[in-house]
Amino acid sequence: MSITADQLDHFRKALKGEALRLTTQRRAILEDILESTEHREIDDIYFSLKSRGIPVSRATIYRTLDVLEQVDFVLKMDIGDGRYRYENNLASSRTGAPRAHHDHMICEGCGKIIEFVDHQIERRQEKIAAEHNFKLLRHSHQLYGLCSDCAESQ
Amino acid sequence: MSITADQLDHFRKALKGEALRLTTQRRAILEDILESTEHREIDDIYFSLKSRGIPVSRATIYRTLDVLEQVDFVLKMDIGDGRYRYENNLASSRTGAPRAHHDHMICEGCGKIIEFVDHQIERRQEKIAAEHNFKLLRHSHQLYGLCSDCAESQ
DNA sequence: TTGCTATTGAGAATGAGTCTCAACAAGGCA
DNA sequence: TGCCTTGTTGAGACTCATTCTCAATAGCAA
Repeated sequence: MSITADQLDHFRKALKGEALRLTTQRRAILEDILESTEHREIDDIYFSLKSRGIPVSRATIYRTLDVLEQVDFVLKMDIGDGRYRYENNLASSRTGAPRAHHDHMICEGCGKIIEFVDHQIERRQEKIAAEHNFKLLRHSHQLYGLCSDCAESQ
Repeated sequence: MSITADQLDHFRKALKGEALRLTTQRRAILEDILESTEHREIDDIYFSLKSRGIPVSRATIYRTLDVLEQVDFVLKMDIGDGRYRYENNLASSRTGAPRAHHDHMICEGCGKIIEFVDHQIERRQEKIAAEHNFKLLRHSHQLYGLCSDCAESQ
């Protein structure tokens, strides 16, 4: 399974809008991200590309992920262990629309990351911000603990 | 205003429980934390002690804050900018009981940190975790945006 | 195909936090 | 009070993810 023509076209346009070029590396990094549903770190992507025979450096991966984040193709997340994770943010190759917002549960046993959405929490956040005349721009919300597998094997 | 006898005694006992010694540096760092209601970073504490003529190194501040966190005297928080913040976690010098749990709003204009508590969100978190058979141990929840002052001056 | 200029990669730099180890000091005990 | 054991400190080396530098390379428009 590989990147679709729609996705590539979407990317090309996004790049063009900022006078950026579509390079072999940028295309390969996009493919690698889009082909996965994981929350991946730099070295996952680095070794994946290397094993596919694509010449790339970590510097380029960092730079490209910044670009991909800017154009909403990927989400960059900080789970607090000193390394960022990146995830595919395209819900549909057709429209190129970003996925619905979600937050994460992180298993401290096995590292598994589980996504969750809760509209009630989202609404409360907005209410709290409004009560403090705080202009809410974004938020970070993570639940840490043990997933069912890891909790059992304790 | 300085540390109370109660607080010092509480600290001495906590240290003794782990066969740790009460040193000039540890006492000074505790005082510095307890005298402030701020969310402070290492260098705030480092320069504060230096200006009070107390000989201390950053290594000692890191080590002492780890100890203070272990015994629940301080909270260590990660606001995602690469530097930890530390805050006084003692609600009362008398009982030594930790403060009530709270989360934070962070102004990206001036850096101000505003605390908030929301029981509804706390309950929802527990419910979400339970629905996934996830054993919730802790969480991290931050709202980023602009405080009333900064939102105005835009 | 050429030329302009964005991009890449290797490796140096950064910076918060941790580690090492010799010198020092807390505090229990005589 | 002085001694002795052992925990603690400080200077600076180290770690490690990420960013920066700059010369070589490669999009891409004409």
